[in-house]
Amino acid sequence: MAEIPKVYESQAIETKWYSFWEENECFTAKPERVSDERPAYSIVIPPPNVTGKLHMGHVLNNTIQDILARKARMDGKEVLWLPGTDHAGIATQSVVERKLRKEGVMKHRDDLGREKLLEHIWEWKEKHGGIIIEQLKKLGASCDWSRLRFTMDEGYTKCVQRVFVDLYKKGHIYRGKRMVNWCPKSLTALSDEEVIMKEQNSQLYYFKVEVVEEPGTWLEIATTRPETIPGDSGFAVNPNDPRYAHLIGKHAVRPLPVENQAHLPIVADEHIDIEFGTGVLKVTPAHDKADFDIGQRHGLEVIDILEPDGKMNRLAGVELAGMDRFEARKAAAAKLEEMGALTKAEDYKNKVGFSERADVPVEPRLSEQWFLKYPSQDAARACVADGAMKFYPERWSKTYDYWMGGLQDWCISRQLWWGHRIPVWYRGEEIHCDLDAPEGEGWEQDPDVLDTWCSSWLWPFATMGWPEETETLNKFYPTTDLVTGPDIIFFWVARMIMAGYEYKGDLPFRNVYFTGIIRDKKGRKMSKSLGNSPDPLELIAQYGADALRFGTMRSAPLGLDVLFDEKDVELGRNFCNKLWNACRFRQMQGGESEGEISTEQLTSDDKWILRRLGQAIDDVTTALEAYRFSDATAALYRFFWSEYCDWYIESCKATFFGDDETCKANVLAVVDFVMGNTLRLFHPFLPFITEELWHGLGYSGDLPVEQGGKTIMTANWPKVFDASFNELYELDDTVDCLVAAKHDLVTQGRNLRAAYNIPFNKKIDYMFSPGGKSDANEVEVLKVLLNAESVSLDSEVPKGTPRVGSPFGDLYLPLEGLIDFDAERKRLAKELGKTEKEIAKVESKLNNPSFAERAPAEVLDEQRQRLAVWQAKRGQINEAICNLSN
RNA sequence: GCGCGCUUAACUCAGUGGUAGAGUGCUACCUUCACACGGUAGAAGUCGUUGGUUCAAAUCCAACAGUGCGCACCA
Repeated sequence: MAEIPKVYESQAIETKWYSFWEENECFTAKPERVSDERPAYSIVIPPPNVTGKLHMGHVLNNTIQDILARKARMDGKEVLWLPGTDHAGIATQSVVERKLRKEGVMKHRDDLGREKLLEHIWEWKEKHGGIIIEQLKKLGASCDWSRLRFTMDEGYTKCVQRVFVDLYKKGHIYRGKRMVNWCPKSLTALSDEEVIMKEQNSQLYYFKVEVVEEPGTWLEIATTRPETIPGDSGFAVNPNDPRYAHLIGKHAVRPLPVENQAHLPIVADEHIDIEFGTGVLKVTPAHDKADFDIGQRHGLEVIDILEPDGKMNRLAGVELAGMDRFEARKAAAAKLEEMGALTKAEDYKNKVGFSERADVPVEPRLSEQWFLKYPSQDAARACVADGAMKFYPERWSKTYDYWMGGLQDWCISRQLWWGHRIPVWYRGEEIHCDLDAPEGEGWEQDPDVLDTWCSSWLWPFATMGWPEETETLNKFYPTTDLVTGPDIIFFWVARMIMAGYEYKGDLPFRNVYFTGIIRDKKGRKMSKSLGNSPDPLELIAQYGADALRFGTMRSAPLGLDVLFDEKDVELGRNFCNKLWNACRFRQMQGGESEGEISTEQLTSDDKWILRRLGQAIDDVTTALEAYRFSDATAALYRFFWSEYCDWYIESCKATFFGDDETCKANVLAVVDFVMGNTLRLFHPFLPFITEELWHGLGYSGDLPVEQGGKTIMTANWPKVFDASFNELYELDDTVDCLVAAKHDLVTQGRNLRAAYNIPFNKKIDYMFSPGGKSDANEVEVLKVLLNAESVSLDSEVPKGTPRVGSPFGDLYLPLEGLIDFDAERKRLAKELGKTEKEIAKVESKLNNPSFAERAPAEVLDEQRQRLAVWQAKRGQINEAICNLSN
């Protein structure tokens, strides 16, 4: 391997290895390889919108999936990570329509017509649809690209139609005239889930109407929508409201439109809240869901006063007709005031439903649409409740259950062109629902398309070749994990579960991991308008994909939103650089290590780092099994930086800078063993740099292909050390204690140096008196760790020499007759204070009789030991103080 | 209104009953032969508030406060 440069340069390395992986088909899933020994692992990507560009949410989501997939490969599983994109009905059609309007190609979609517009959208899709896929590759995503799917692929479209026809024939799909959420901007119906309730600062208008049968008696009514008065067809009060009981059955005069002041019935309905406003409701069946229901109950007329685009029609009266609904609201209020009917108007906060995509208030509107009564509800609800499917974090299962318990029929038709056309044909009164157009003349296909989610809910099996019984389906369905955001738990997750049961008779995935939502560091949602959404590709270019992945994972704990800060990516970059340089250091110590690790040659530090490695393997493996990615990165960070680099490499220098070649070779063997394992532990998180180093350090060289000989991707995931391994290398907790004591002593020794303001680069002499047996190597290690000129063992220690101690031994800092007695006294006094405090704490506990009586023996023991340790320390400090004064 | 979260160092978060932790940031010192994208040391916390259970509470329970999200809504 060529000499490794000082700073890790990510770009060239990332490109190189990604092509290598693709060329060698490292991501390709082969169902025929699945066996008892080689179980299947599968995951389907939440298909990003085909219009999409990579954002931080994708980074979070796909990094997690990639980690899971890469880890599964290293576990020896046959992995399918199935990628694809979503046609995203409204979103895509509006993007392309906007572009066409901007280019002057059309003003309105009708200018082009269905066929031409679809041609434009397809053209646009072919041109831009691959962008996000290329971006995912930059991130390192190990999807099986040979299986890339699109929700409007020919085969996929067939699946969607087949399901429609099937559900229609089973009676789950029906057509009806219902109140739906209508988007006046997109000019289409929406599902309830596509409506976002937003709080608005509105006005509550109070106006009065005269009772026909009792002239001079007036009813006062509160409304936020005076413009809908022309659409009123009744007034409603609560039957138990004594104020109005005598008026029920009578009539009142509708004030607008002025040319048509109809007499409307006053009806009694339980729905009316006596407390709200005046207790009288104006009933507008055409423009409010609740009012529609009231109207139905009392046989009230439905008067539609709005055009589809939200403008008032002629039924609204001459004065309002043609106005936009918001303009009309003001005009209607002004008219009421002019008539003297407006009694007051007050500021009022209410919640209004907005169209998710177009971000305008939706209109409840009576219209003929297709609806779906969800199939397989019970099985879908039960599988989460009984634990067959697991949600991470678990609490989302409650949200899911709640929603599943109150399912409303799903409005699935959309008045759009981009999407799956509804497979229904009409001829007069005849209706034909099937995959193909019926024979004969005069049939017209339903003009509407299906809600986008009508195709995505089939994703887990439609992407695998359903309805054919493909090898892929047999081996990879149900999928193992799904990784997605909790914001689409109803839109997508719940519906996939129902579809899975209905069409595969089984759940679509076993585990669902819900990511947090990515926010900026101030906790705000990322959005284009705030400009707080960084471009992941720029971050990759600047810091590297591994850095972005690591930084994101490190700050994304399970169950919490992610506060993204570019600092995290910088930290990831620094971490990669540290890893790079640790390997560079290894390389500088000479060629490949030969032979096995020799037990006799192992130093305490060697054993210690092996113990720590064992712990790290355990920690990372456990964290990944529990989908705790931030814990896994934290464990890796701690092990590699704080333990391996800060302590082990430093202590190795005692050997590397010495001249015992046998020792050196053995330490190199340990280093290679540890690094080989470390790189593998890192690989799912940092795929690029680990692959480069795996080859650079020659670890791939002597391994069979299936164990990492060709790529670290197929190297075995490190196993937690078993008993025979621990026995062979004499790994047990005595070594932990010994080295912990050593490190403690070193830290105290460095502290002494700092306390006496001796710069770290100045080599000084320490004296050491071992606490137990100690060999030359240990002393040499102390010397390196303390950056000492010498560590002498047998010198006479002058009186008052600053001293620190741990079970490893005592360490003195001789100051060549220049002992600053005052400074040392001060330092010792401070130490003594701390110690006294601890002793007091433990003593008070132990002196409490109920504690002594009731606490378990091991807790008592522990406390007694603590006391003893602190008391010993106090003794030493006191002795030192004594020495100073003599 | 109902439900679900969160509240621990300046910041972001770990911490399921027994010694308050990490990373970042901060302060001081250091270009020492892997790394200044680095090293060493240090300072820094009434664990939201109040009560309760317990020998012992950041941890369990209750109430409250603040904050975020979801669902349902009163026009």
